[in-house]
Amino acid sequence: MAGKYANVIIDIAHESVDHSFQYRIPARLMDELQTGMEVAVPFGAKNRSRNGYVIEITSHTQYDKEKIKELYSIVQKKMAIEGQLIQLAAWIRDRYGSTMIQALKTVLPVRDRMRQLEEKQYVLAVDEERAHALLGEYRQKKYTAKVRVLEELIRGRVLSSKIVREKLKVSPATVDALIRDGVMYTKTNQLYRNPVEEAQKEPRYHLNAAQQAVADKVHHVFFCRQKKPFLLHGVTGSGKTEVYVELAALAAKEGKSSIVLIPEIALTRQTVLRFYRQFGSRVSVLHSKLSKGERSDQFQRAKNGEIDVMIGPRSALFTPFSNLGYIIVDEEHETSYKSETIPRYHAREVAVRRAEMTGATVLLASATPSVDSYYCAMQGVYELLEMKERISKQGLADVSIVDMRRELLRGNRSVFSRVLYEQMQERLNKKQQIMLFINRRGYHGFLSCRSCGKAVKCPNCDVTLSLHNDGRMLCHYCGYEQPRVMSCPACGSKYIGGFRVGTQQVEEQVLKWFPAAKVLRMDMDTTRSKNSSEQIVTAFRKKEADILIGTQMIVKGHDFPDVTLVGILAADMSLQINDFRSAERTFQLLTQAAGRAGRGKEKGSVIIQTYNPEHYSIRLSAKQDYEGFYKEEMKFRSMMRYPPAGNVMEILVSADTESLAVRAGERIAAGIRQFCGSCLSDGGRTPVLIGPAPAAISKLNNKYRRVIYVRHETELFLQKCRMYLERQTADEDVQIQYDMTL
DNA sequence: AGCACGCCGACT
DNA sequence: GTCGGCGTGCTC
Repeated sequence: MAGKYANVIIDIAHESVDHSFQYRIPARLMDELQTGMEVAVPFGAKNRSRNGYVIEITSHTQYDKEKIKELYSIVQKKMAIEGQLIQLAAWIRDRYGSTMIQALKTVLPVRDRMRQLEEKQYVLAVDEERAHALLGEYRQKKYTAKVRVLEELIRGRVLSSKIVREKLKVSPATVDALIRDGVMYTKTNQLYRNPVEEAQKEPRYHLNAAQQAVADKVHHVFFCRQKKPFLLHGVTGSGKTEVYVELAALAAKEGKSSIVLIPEIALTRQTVLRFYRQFGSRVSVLHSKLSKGERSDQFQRAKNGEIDVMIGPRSALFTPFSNLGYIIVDEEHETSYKSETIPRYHAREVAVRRAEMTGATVLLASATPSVDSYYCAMQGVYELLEMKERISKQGLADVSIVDMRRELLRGNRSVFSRVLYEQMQERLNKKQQIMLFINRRGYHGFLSCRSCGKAVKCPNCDVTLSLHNDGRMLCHYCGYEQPRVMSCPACGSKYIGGFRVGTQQVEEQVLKWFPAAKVLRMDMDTTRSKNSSEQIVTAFRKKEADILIGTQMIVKGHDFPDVTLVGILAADMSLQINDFRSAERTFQLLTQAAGRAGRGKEKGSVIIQTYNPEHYSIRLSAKQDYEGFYKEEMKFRSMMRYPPAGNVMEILVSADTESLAVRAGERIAAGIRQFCGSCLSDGGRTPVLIGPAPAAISKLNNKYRRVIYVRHETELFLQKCRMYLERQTADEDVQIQYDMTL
């Protein structure tokens, strides 16, 4: 079983990751050698010894066996940080299905732009007179490359090596010659750019009893090698960020660094400032607006031990800290922690894995934990911690549910219910602020009844049927299909249709009904340019507007003390997505949105408008009853064997023609049945195969797409099944993507 | 990064 | 022809 060949990348710092070299493993090192270790190998014509990292150990090779050399030795048995990250990449490859290269590219920082920063500059080493004399000489001898360099050098005295390489197209050979001739010398200077501006350091914030209790409990196990991840369930406004700051500070005191993961949309200046006040320049932030070079600067600083805390979205998980203390995942239920590109890893799982490998402590935290994490806590895999009180002692807002079906019966066809209209009027009179939240998740392509609130569902799968342009209604889980209905199958009403409410329409309505109100709108259209979302948020906080209208993005992390009314329009929209997590998403969104109200001195109120007032996710979010919701939701998940009660693997097949995709789908389904047949004897637990069926987006970029779902009790089964299929299916005309974490 | 190889102009 | 600068591509 043990492989005979080691794939090695030579010098990660300079080499691009997709080029690895194979070496034969000498018998004496066979048992010792592991993925991630640093090795010395013969390289190049003269077999000069070079160091590299083993990224993979295999038993076969495509390369000419005659030309494969034997590796010299293991340089370091103890894993350097690169080694740890390579091991993590190997785990990601096995867990989620991708090539080692793809996994490595997500784990190792890209270095190309980094180079030019720490790269050499060339400085003119002779006086002007001599330089001109040399220039004449070179011109005469037609040393064209040297002439180009010298001309530039005379003009500016210094020249970056990037310009020499890329603009002047001069090879290293010429550069060496110029240096040898004493015309110029090299200078290397490293510049780091710190993306966080200087802020005033402030004395440590004092934690309240609940916060202190959580911090103590977590930090108590800090030095234990094996420990459970913690799940912190803390209501909105309970002050979780202060706990993170405290923990990171405690870790720093022990010389350990921490990673704080934050969903991109919640990465606001306020959050960063709280860390900045504690850690000053020893904190760093990654965000989407950083260039590749700036990113890798920050990783370099982390590696050099210059920072204690790295804050950022899921990619911050791969910060090369060699002395990791905490990995904190804020808003752990957020969907942005799931990567949408291969490898489709989930940051929550990778965080737990990296912590296991390095002895770090994981803290997952949310006001509305994911059902998956809460399930782990209930099973005793995670340790549950709670903070049930808001810091302000204000108490949670009053939440009322408005049944929009009754509004319709009474002839109110506007987007506002009468209660919401009245309350808005009242707050405007009192000069208090209002937020209107439009739930736009999954507004597309389903039919729902405006009389009874029911959406048209699949009889087999309990998910909403998607409406296609050709008038068919399809289930993307099992392939069930029926023609479009013209009246509601549940109550017979003709008021049935696709539902669309946009922020723009709401803005128009607000201006129509409240012409005096100052309104800000925050959605994809108004936040396209840089910093515009920050500007809108700041303007609203400064009370430059009375009403803020927006989608998901207004509910995350922002703290507006003067908001006393939150209106949630079309609360059930996200219930209708054809996804088994739709109830969970709805509960989370509503609870988070409701949490925005009454964070200042005044008690807040929240109005939820819905066509499904009796649905448990809406009813229980109004009561802010997480445990109640969890119990209801787990009943559904257990019954349907959806995660976390079971495991699902999604296989997406895409090809240029429909018939190609269909055939590939059938081939894979056959492969799965074959695999299942071969291991049915081992436990008796039967896997379930669903599909192949057209994917939710059945044609994308001119590729036809089909999906297959495989369900089984254990993750391991699905992983083995995937590996079996990966070996079976090698077809260049068909792309196959696996998703292990639905 | 460092070496080999092949191309091309200058000079003998 | 030959020499040396110059650019390119490869290293398991």
